[in-house]
Amino acid sequence: MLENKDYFEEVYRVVREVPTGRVTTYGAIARYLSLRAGARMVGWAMNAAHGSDVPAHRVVNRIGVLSGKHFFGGPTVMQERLEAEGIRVEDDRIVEFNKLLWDPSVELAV
DNA sequence: TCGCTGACAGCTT
DNA sequence: AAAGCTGCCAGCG
Repeated sequence: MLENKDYFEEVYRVVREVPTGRVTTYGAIARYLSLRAGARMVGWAMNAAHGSDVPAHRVVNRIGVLSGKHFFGGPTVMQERLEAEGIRVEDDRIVEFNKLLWDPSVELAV
């Protein structure tokens, strides 16, 4: 039930709802928000989230890879943050990502 | 002013 | 089953 380009606010809302120690994917958010723009715009919204209270480090691609780690001001900043929350990261990939995955369409149960 | 790329994901061949 | 192409919005070249 989205209005218009304010979708980025919805993205922030969802990302903030992500519990500590959990991670989500761009596709999960895009699907939950019914973003026809696909996951790309979600990532773009994260770009705008740079500096906001949005824990973008908890958002990764569908394979659990820290695709946007390079955008955190450092190549290991994202990993450091994830590890600080108890999330194990190995080779830029989230360990047991499938288990740590927090899907809004599932957790929020619509 | 026109075209390409980009924090991705899903469909088609 | 695996690999490649397209879609979407917006910022840059």
